[in-house]
Amino acid sequence: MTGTLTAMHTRTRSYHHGDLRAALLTRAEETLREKGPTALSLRELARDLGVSHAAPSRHFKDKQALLDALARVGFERLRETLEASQEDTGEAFAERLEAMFRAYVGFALDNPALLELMYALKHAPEASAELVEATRRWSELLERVIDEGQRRGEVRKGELERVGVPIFAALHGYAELAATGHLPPEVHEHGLDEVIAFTLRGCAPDGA
Amino acid sequence: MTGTLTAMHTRTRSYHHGDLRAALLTRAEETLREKGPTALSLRELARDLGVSHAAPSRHFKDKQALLDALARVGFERLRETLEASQEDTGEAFAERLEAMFRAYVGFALDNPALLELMYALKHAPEASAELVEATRRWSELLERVIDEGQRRGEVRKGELERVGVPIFAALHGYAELAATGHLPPEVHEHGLDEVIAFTLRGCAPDGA
DNA sequence: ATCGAATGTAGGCGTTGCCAACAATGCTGT
DNA sequence: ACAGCATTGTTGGCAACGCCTACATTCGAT
Repeated sequence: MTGTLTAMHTRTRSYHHGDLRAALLTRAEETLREKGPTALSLRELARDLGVSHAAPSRHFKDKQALLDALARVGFERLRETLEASQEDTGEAFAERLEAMFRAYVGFALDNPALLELMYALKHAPEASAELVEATRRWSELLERVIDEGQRRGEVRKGELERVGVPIFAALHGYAELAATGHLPPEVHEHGLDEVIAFTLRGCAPDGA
Repeated sequence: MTGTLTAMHTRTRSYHHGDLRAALLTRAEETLREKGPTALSLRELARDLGVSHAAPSRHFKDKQALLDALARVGFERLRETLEASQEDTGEAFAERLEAMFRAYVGFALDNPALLELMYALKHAPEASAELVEATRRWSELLERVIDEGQRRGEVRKGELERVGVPIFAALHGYAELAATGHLPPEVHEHGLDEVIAFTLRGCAPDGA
């Protein structure tokens, strides 16, 4: 009986997987991308990775816990993407803002299901706190850009949080609408350009 | 046996329910609001309404079909809300826009789970088309306001769709962020005011 | 009044999430 | 080196779920 079992997977995989937790997250993201969050099943995940159906529970107490962790990964990747967007750009506010907008929307279009999961509302309470913190971590990047823009006199004065919220809203709103397919196709061409120009007007200093 | 069954629900409910479809949608919305979309179960819905577990299948071929229908209901209600918001308001663009923004955000805060469902991406393909159509139906209201604003010279010129997209984005983005709890608490007080002012600046005519 | 369509019921199938009991492995202190 | 313990994985079971098929009741058109 043990013989047939070991024969089943000729893989050089011992009793312990090595890094099942990471493997679960990776595979979960693939499934999420391909078949949506409803289709995501812990047991299927386990089958795909060649472990037993209860193995995932050693790393995520819950299905929701795995989704929460997945959302965290998403925010971390988003932050990296946004950070990278600022590296090869000029110093002008308009340039920095545009780079960040394009990066955010690019991320949304590349990972629509993940984005939906990140901003879903049914996370576990304690994971929710972590996710708000994750949001704060990436929005700091945007706030840094705004703050610098204010210092350069290219952005109207005002508390960082209050100036930032409308920008945040326009950015996230367009990304979400584009990613979920709620924009008519003819918009995709220049829609983002319009949003960027609109945003720049919205936060330009008074006398400009 | 039949005796105990009839005794179980003393309700004056004959073999046929009357309007099970509507009852399912109503109850589903309650459950959605209270326990989230994952917790929504066709069988539990049937139990709540005192019908057999397979009865819902006569009205919705699928669980997804019910969710799709629920999203449609949501869009219809949103449209009514927005339409009503324009009735007791002045003619100035700023006034009309503000009324619509407050109505949309109010709807989002009152029905966060429903809003999430409405803009979710895993709808059935043919329901998806219907939902895009539903989106178009309510966004026409916004476009009407914009068009009137343009005629009054209070909104910059430009194709309706292109001027509308950034406004749509800012509006939906703020509503979603507020509804999903992704805004720091101190923002809720005046955040929407800021977004409205920002939006008005963003679509003001050039020479203003 | 009859017959077909619409609506609801009863039961079964495979899958799922979760739990408890058990097994193999890795680690740590002596 | 190795005993003991925590970690990680396995097996089996349970209740609930979505969906399917077959059957029952009711409604409505003719």
